[in-house]
Amino acid sequence: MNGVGGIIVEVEAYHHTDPAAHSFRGPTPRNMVMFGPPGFVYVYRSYGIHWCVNFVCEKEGSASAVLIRALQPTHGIPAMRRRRRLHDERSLCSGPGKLTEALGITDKHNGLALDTLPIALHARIGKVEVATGVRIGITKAVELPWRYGLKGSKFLSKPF
DNA sequence: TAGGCGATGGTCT
DNA sequence: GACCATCGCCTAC
Repeated sequence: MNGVGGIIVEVEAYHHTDPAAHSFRGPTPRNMVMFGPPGFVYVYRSYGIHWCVNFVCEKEGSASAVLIRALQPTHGIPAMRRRRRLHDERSLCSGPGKLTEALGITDKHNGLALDTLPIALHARIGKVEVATGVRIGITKAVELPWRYGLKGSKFLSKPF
């Protein structure tokens, strides 16, 4: 992402059969991207203040997506610090609204493909241990254990 | 360290 | 007009 970025350490899954998902009630102008093919970026405004970013998954029409919740910063840390007005590296990207601010993601990135500049997504090298848990900040389907994170990471939005 | 709460505006009913 | 896939600050312990 324009020279800034990191390792994804925390995500949450959403699906059109899931009452907590934006796609649950069918397509609207806002969630349209979720109903398209996988490999695209869905950005929405959260609480009127923050941007949150999802990657559309599975097959076209399943309207499923993965919310990116936390990053371990690796590239462009000074630029991210400037955007976040922060000195603390740990809280730079430790939340969905924080990471979009640090990376400079806004609604203008909505609908972009994951392999189209300024966005690049790479496969992880090597094996990792994944922790699972219930999702954060939702009021529906709260019991589904669809939160996934890098076990023991110091850059999570919350411990598992 | 944990919990309460205000800010703030798009989206949907 | 109500609802939020949040954040950061402020208390209280």
